[in-house]
Amino acid sequence: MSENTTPEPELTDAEVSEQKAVRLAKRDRLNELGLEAYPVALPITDNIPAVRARFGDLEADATTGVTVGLAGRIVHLRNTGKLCFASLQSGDGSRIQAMVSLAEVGEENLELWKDLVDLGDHVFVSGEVISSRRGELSIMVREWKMASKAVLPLPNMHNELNEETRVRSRYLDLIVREQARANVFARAKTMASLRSTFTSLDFIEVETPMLQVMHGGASARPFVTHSNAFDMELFLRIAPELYLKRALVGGIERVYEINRNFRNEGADSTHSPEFAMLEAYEAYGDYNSIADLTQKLIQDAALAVAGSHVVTWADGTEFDLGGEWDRISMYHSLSDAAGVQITPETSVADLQAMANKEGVEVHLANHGKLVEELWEHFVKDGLTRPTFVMDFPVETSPLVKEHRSIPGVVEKWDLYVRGFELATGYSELNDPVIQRERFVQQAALSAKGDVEAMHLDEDFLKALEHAMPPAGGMGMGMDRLLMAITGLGIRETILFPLVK
RNA sequence: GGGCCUCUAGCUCAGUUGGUUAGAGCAUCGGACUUUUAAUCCGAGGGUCAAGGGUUCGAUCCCCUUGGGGCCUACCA
Repeated sequence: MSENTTPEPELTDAEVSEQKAVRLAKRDRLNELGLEAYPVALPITDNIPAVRARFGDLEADATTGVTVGLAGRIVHLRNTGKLCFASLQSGDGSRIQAMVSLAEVGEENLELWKDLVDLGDHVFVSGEVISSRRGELSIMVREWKMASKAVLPLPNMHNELNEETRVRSRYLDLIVREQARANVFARAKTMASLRSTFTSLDFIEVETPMLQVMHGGASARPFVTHSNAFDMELFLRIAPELYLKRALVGGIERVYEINRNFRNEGADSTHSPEFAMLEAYEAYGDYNSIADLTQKLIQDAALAVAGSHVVTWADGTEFDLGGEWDRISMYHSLSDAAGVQITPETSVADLQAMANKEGVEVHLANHGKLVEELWEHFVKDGLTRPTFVMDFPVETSPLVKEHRSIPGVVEKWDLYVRGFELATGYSELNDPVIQRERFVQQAALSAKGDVEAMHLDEDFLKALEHAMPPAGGMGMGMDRLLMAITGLGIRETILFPLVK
């Protein structure tokens, strides 16, 4: 530390809460007595879930003759005169009771336990595995050591933390709320399941740049940063798409990436500025084959997390992700719901009139944006089952191949689950000449003030000019996938969401 | 971005139509207790009522500004 650094202001008693001061004093006392407050190693022989699994069905008031040494965080303390009880919790939420009795540990050790051990501490105990008179699986402690002293108190275990504290201090949330731990495991299981499904189908996982010279692959506002080494503006990626397509050109024919995207846009219950995204591309596939793949990925993940295609959401509703999912046409479903025939030939004026009548506002309206907004207005909320909405207008989809038989439409689907867009899939555009035209059209939108329009990416076009195989491609929000399987809000699916 | 609501003890929350000393449960401190399960019983301490400014004899309460959070709304996954 340098001489002219402003010294840390010393905390006076008034600035440390009473509870923290008391615990700091206990920490000091442990060290003074030569009982380390933060020992480097402990003679651990077992863990709580393993002991529970082995002795969980012990009768009340039984002994085993088996001695174990294990550690856990104290989540309840019941000190009586000569026999103290503590509930130790392990990382998976399982608990075991420790009993500290005068007869077993002696007067001095019992007093030290009562004086120095607080709720929230990690402690090590060793002793015989027994069952209390009430039948609680317990360790009759012969020896105990502090494993790590908590100098701040645990929040009380009997009220839920408010949402702000949960998100800001997720570690506390994880300690006191079973569901918070379950969410972490659900996410990990989902990720493992996706990778396992991909591996079984010979897909290769790659990592592509997050810092990009030119952002592309989606319509969104980027975060901008600066490289000192190159003295240039760089963008945090909004999508990996254009790099994964370069991989396709290079012959990596079944490729996927699971990683973070960054979009400088609104944050709410279904949007976070950084979010995990899966993108997958399959050479010689199309939007139908990639829809099959998407359905399988999600159904496998549901099976891994919930043990069934029927998942139960946080609010108790059951939702069936099983079976073959509906595939409906955007134009047909819109026409049916609106009671008017709407086709790729319907004029902007007619669509605009309908939007005005319905009170649907469309920014920088063109045929495609109007159709999509009207579709959301008329059809979206009526979808109760997982549904692929197929065949989008060409204007809003600059990276998609034109439909094989319907003019004015592209081979794109959006997958709707639980009222939100969970994934999107394409028959990928691989004609470099048409791709260049689409970029030029986007550039024109950009010039008109559409901040989300894509930019012309010469380097990507050059890759396409070397011929990308025909391919189906798909993108899916990982946080949303968790939301679809668990029914949680996005801030619950992300372990540490961005907070100000 | 716009609108509405909110911030009180370590945690979760009451409350004050503006008036002496701001409350509860858990937690903490002292005492009792060898089978507790949010242990129980007796006693005690703990607050810049988000921050700053204003109105007032007097503000935690009313007004303004700033900050944090939530809900609705618009845009994006």
